[in-house]
Amino acid sequence: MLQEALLAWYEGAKRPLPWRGEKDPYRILLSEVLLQQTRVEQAVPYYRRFLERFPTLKALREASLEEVLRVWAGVGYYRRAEHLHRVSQAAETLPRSYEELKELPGLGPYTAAAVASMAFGERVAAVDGNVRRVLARLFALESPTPKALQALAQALLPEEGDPGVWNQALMELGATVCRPKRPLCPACPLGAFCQGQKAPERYPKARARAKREERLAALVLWGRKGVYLEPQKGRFQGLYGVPTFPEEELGARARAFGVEPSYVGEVRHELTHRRLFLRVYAALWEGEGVDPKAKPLPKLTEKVLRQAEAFLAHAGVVPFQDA
DNA sequence: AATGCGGGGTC
DNA sequence: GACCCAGCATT
Repeated sequence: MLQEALLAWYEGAKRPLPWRGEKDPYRILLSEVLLQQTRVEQAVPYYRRFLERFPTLKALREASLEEVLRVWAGVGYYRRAEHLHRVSQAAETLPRSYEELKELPGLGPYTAAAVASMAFGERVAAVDGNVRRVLARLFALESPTPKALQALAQALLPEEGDPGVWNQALMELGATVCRPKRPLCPACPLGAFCQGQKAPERYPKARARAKREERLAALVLWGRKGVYLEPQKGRFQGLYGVPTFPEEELGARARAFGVEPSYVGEVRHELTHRRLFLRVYAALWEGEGVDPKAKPLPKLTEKVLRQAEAFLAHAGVVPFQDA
């Protein structure tokens, strides 16, 4: 039986993770949101830090969004933090059913199913990228639709036993054995059932994606107590950063701040669908500014600030941190 | 169905 | 470089 083979394998092969066997719905929710498009190894330290600072839904509710983002800073997809914060403020406790969970901000079909099955024992299949790949190979499907995958996964879900454990077992198989590249088919507990084993890398077919270039300028205003930071809109929403804009606007921006900036270098930064290319300018500034360490910053802004700081140090300017 | 949204590991 | 990760919201 396929189900028994997978579960037996899982018991012996599962990686020890901080949220294994967790029953607290809040902690399960946090782990699942952190794991959205994020590798397990990358999520673990943030999971620990987050719980240290916000151990309960109540603690999260009583915090400001900015405090939450300060802990989230660095892991990416910052709307997840905002959604989580909104969830904490929406109700005293989390709803217990898949259908209700799916209505919460930041919870889609996968996360709602994961929480419903792991925290509340609901028999609903959680289909993430791992499960998608496992099922595509198991049934030799090149382009399965989300609907078809959900139906397949639901049909496979055992009628007895812990549905949360089952969902995790399927994902664990995808993460460690049925990997995107070089799957370990000889070690797979489902080998006897798999129709895609002859050419596993054909399933599912990869989707093409474009990566566009974006050229911008960044202006670092170096004040007495820190730098000028503004809340970011759109990209990096909720975090802070130095002003960035198309390079043609540099003159106008500099005039508006009453400074004459120097070019201090360039910064490249890659996002999933964008290649950012920033020319960085810096100037000493009459304003006070704020200490960047006190604000949640995207990695891009950290790079820009390092570039400016290196230039200014070379020019003999004492960084405000040491003032 | 397609696109935007981070950051990082891997080959 | 390209790919992709325990996805979601928006259009």
